[in-house]
Amino acid sequence: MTDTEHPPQRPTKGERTRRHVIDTAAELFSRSGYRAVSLRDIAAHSGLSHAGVLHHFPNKEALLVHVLSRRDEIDAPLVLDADLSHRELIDNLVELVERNTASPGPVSLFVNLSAEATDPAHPAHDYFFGRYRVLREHLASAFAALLDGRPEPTPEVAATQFIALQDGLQVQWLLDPGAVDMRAAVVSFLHTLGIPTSAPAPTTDERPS
Amino acid sequence: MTDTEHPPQRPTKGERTRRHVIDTAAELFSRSGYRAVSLRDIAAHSGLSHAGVLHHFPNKEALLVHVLSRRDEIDAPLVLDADLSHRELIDNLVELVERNTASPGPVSLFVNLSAEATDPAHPAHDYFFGRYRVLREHLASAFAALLDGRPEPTPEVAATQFIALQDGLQVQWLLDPGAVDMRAAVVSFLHTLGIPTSAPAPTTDERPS
DNA sequence: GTCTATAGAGGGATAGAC
DNA sequence: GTCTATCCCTCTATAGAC
Repeated sequence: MTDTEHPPQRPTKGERTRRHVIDTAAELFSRSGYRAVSLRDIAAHSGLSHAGVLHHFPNKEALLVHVLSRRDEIDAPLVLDADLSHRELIDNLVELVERNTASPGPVSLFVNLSAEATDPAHPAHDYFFGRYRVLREHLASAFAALLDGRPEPTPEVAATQFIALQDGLQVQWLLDPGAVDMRAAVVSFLHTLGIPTSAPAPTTDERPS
Repeated sequence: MTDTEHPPQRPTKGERTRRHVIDTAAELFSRSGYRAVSLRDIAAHSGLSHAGVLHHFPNKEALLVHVLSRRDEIDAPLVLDADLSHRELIDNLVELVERNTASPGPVSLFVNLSAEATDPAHPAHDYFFGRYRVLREHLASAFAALLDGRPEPTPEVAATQFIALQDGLQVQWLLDPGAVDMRAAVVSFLHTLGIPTSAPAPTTDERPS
C-alpha cells in the first residue's frame, strides 16, 4: 500500500486491465457477434488467460453488458440529451453517421448484437428493446416540431423510419463499403422530409479535379 | 425398387426428409442465427440424429446454402423479374412487407444472417454481398423512372434507402412487434418520394367499432 | 436412409496455487 | 490479479452397423 494515494485520475492496474478487456471484447463482438466469440478469444487478444478475464467479470454475459453500456456512455449524450435544440440534434445525428463511416467496429457491434438480440432469450434483448423505445420516442418528439404542417409521415413513423434507415444502411455499408454512402442517404432522407441539414460536406474527398 | 415409378410429383422419402430438414434449419436459423444453431439442434427438431442430417448434406454450411436458395426461389420472382412494370414492382414490394408482417420466421432468418454475413469470413458473405448489389441495381433502375424529375434522391440513393428502410424496420419490428408498423413506414416513405401506392389497406383490423 | 459410437476440438466456468 | 489445471458440456464430422 505504498503507492496508493491516487484517486480516480490514475486507475489501478486492475482497473486498466479491466477496461482493456472491455475494449477487446467490444472489438471482437463487433466482428463476429456475441455468441460466436469465446472468452478464450477475448482473453488471448487481451493478453491474459480466460480465467484471468473471469476474475474481472463473473461471466461472459456480464462482460457484454459492460461493453454495451460503455458505448452508450459515449454516444447517448449526442442524441438523448434533453437540452439539445432540434437543430443540434439533427446535426449530431448526421455527425454520428460520419463518425460511424470512419469506424466500422462499433457499427458492426450494434449490427451484430441487435440482430442476435431479436431473440427474446438473448442476454441483450431487454437492452435493445428499451434502447429502441427510448430512441423512437425521443426522435418522434423532435420530428413533431420539425415536420410541422406535413401530413404524411407522422412523427412516430418518421422516427421509426429514420432509425431503420440508419440500421439498414449499416448492414449494406459493412457488406460493401464502397457501394454505399451512408451520409448521403441520411441527409437526402432528411431533405426529402423538408428538414435542412447544415453540415457542409464530407471533408474527405475534396480534390481539385 | 418395387415402388419407384413416381417421377418428380411424388418425392421419395429421402427427398421429403431432406426438405423437412431444410425447413427446420430455416426456422432455427431464423430464431438464433447460423452459428448459434447446431446440427444437433436441427436434427432433434427434424426427428433424426445429427448423423442423419449429415447424410443429406455434406456439412452445416451446405445446409445453409440450401436454406438461403430456398427463400430466394420464393421471393425473388416477386421483385427481380425483369418483366414487371414499375407499378407491379411497387405493389409487390408492399405486398412483401405485408407478408413479412405475418411471418416473423423468414424475417428473422435474414436479419440474423445478413448481420452475421457482414463478416467476410462468414459462409454467406458472398451471397449477401451479391444479393444487395443486384437488389440495389434493380430497384435503382425502377426508381429512375418513378422519380422522374425529382432532383434529390438519385435513383441509386433511393434504392439504397428503400432497402435499408426495410432491413432496419425488420429489426425494430422483431424486437417490438406492437410498436412498429412496417407497412405504414414503407408506404409513407414511398409517398414522401411522390410514388403512390395502390394497395388499399391492411385487411386485418377491420372491425365495426 | 438412418442409427450408435466415437474422435477431436473448443466452449463456459470453477478450484486452488502463486 | 493472474495463472494452470480441470470439470463437464456441446460442437462438427467420421466410421461402421443395421
